[in-house]
Amino acid sequence: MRQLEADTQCCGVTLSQCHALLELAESEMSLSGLAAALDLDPSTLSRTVDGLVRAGFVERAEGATDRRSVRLTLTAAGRAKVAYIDGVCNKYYGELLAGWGEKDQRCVLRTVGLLGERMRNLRAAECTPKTEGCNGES
Amino acid sequence: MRQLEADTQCCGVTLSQCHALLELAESEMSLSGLAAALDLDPSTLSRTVDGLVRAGFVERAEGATDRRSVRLTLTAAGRAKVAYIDGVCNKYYGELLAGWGEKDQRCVLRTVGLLGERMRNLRAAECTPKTEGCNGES
DNA sequence: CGCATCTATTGCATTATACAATCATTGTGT
DNA sequence: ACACAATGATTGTATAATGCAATAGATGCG
Repeated sequence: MRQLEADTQCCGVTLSQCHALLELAESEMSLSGLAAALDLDPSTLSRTVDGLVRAGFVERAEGATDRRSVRLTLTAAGRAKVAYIDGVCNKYYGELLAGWGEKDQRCVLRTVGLLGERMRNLRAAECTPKTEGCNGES
Repeated sequence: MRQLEADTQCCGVTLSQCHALLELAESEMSLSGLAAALDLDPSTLSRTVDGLVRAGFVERAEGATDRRSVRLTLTAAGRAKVAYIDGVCNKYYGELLAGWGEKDQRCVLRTVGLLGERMRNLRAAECTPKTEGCNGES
């Protein structure tokens, strides 16, 4: 984790904050929407957002229709930060794939896509039974 | 993370404890050895091990030659737990790969191997310059 | 023998996280 | 329209993971 810290905290945001930023870059959301997107408890996200607001990357705006909800928007600094993070990540992915044959690269990309989809499916399938418990204890 | 929790904590160990158990299953180690293997601070590991000892999965024994070091060993319960975790993981990996053509499976396995190696290399390369800083701030 | 070094632990601080309680708002039913 | 249920956000509280600093005990070298 020390490396990840160097990669993320050195950019001024923690990894969790980074996830939230990247998600917000896709589209504005309410706090609970963001929580759902990241599969986190709203309370957790509320505090994560606190940090992003303090850092000047995100603003809390009043929901247009529903005054209970908070509309989270990226500031200019937030958008710049996202662009920077994207750049760092793309650079890293590039280095990861550099120097391999085109066939291997295709293999990797295909694998990542397939695995991602399958994992999401398995996860969705196994989450439905609320608390079926895996009590195969020793 | 809730799913991971369900997979790990439901087995009676946290994810971090799980990592330590799996590493110890490979070979007995001193605390600092384990810390190095997991790339964690010894103090962090000391506390993680506290939990495992409390749970009865690990024992702290006096180092044979050097009385400063602690020899960490799995108890019978610890070995059983590792076997159980291995089973759960293998089952999951099996489900992940199930239903794909043999060619795709080979592609996945190959990718995982290649990516793992490359990531280790990149990490090793980038860690050497102690604090060269990535100050591409916005 | 004495001091530098190493191992482990403990103290302290921070982050991530969930659940429960609370507050304000919205929606519903009679 | 008013009371009550439902919803969205926040705050309180607790736990886990983590690192750095300080400390205590043990080794080893000169």
